[in-house]
Amino acid sequence: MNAKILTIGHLARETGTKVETVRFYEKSGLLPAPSRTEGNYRSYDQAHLNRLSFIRRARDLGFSLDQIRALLALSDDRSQSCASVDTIAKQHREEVERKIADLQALKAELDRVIDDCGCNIVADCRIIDTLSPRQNTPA
Amino acid sequence: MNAKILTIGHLARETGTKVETVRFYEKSGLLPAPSRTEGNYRSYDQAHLNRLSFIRRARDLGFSLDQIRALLALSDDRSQSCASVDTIAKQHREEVERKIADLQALKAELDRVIDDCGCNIVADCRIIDTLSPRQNTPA
DNA sequence: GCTTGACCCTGTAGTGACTACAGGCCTCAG
DNA sequence: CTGAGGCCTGTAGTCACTACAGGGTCAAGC
Repeated sequence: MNAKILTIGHLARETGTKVETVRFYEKSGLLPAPSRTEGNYRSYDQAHLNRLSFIRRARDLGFSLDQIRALLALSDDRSQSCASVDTIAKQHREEVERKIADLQALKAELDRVIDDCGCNIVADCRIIDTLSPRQNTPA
Repeated sequence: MNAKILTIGHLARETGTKVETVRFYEKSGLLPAPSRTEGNYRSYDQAHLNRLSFIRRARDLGFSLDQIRALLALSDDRSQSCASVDTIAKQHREEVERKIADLQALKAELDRVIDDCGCNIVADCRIIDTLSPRQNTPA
């Protein structure tokens, strides 16, 4: 039961992907085009399932499709140095760290703004005030 | 010096926006269309600068353009109840909190994956292994 | 055998928030 | 008066999908 054949719908369900997204990955060159049945249906095997799982996990970890393309190329040539993989992952971690810092600053700002706002009408609203410059009478 | 007239380039520079983005905001109905000079140049005033600053700050705080549209409508009618403003801000804070949690989990995962990888070739690479399912021989 | 409904096919267009470009006009310093 | 830089419009590209239109295929039930 290794050569089990999968339709696009099965593949999608097993990997938590939408059918359209699977086709999109194929068109984007991330997933190799599978063979077709007589009725022109895509017919996938275990290797496709593995590769799609890889893509989905990497996406869950926030890698871009370009980064995944690179990771896939590297993982296809298993004799290559691992340094490039490490570089991609570390770059990505830095991005994630930056985003976390930004969002924490943002949350602090929102906390401040929301706590301050004990008002009833917009004229007194700290949230609007915080976002506004000196005064706020546009046009 | 209140009625100082600004070109789109000045407006953009003062708010850290690209010229194209200013025009995009106008097309999207966020920034009112300014009057024009004889040569058909957009001619902005302080009110436009204020409104654009508002938009940019709200964007920096991660509000979507739709949310900003709502905030602007509210801030234009300063007699309205502040509750709607508060609701938008609180909704947004929840989203931010969710994003931070997600990213922290993601970073933990990346930390784990990257620390494990003390290898030399891709065949032994933990990063690739983590992303791969059982085996990884696509097509 | 025929119908029904779920599934599959292709191709195109839409999302959000810009960004980039092509092809041309305006302005102003030198 | 010329050239550079800024402005104009309109369209198309980005990312990672998602949605749809308009059709073909397949398996089950009657």
